[in-house]
Amino acid sequence: MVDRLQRATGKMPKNVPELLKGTLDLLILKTLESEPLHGYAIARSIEAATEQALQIEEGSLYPALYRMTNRGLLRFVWGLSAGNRRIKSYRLTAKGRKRLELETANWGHFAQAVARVLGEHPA
Amino acid sequence: MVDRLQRATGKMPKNVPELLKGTLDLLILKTLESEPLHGYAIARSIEAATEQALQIEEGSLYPALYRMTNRGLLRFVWGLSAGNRRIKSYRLTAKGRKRLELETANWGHFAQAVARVLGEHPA
DNA sequence: TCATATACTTAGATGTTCTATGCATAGGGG
DNA sequence: CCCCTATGCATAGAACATCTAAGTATATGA
Repeated sequence: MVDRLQRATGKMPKNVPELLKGTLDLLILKTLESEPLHGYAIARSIEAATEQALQIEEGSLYPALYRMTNRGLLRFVWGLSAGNRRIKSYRLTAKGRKRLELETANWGHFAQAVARVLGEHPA
Repeated sequence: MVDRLQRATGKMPKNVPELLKGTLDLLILKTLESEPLHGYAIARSIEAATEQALQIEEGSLYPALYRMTNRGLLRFVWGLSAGNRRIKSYRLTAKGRKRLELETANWGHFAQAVARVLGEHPA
């Protein structure tokens, strides 16, 4: 699916699998908005926030963290967890913060569009 | 992204790219709920319903219609459009109708979960 | 000591979507 | 009468995120 979020936002590249792809990224960005966390903690945080409705697979999570780091959305430092283990503590970069805003807006538009098709009152 | 919709529904296979994949499928199923339509018309209908917010690419649409037909969710008959062209008129099968119900529920759960992470009041 | 939870890594497969083309025709404007 | 555009469908190939599955390592509690 795709480019479903068209240029409604004007700035959408031209291709928005960003929606699919974008959702995990969005959840990660949002989770890191208020405080730095390591991968494992991010997954648990999202699962807790959704009361286990969303399950974050490690095989999806870690690659996503690499991608986002490579794209300059995140930065990490090695550290120690409460349990005394080596962790990569991730935080948002300025770029990541802007991306969070953009993707949050995109999600809103997309969800609203789907809602319209589904016949829910258009808000 | 993925299996984001976990087994919240209990019946989710185990893998729910159904979400990404599922969204286009869901939109198509919903569009065909009330009346049979041909591919081109489905795309236009969705675009109209979302005021062009969602763009349905033909390269995504037709393969999706094949997939769904092969899976027994849709059935089609050749016909003629108002413009007098050859069209494949698609309609939902009983299985497609059930799938529509399921995916509509899944979407609701997923959207709500994302909303929770985004900090919108949990409803 | 062993099982489990924590924590991260990565290779390979799967699947949807996109880009780009191609074909074909109806109808309107010039 | 010709051409251009909108209508309709089809499909190959690429791109990409995600999943499955496996591996490494260690802290902690039973």
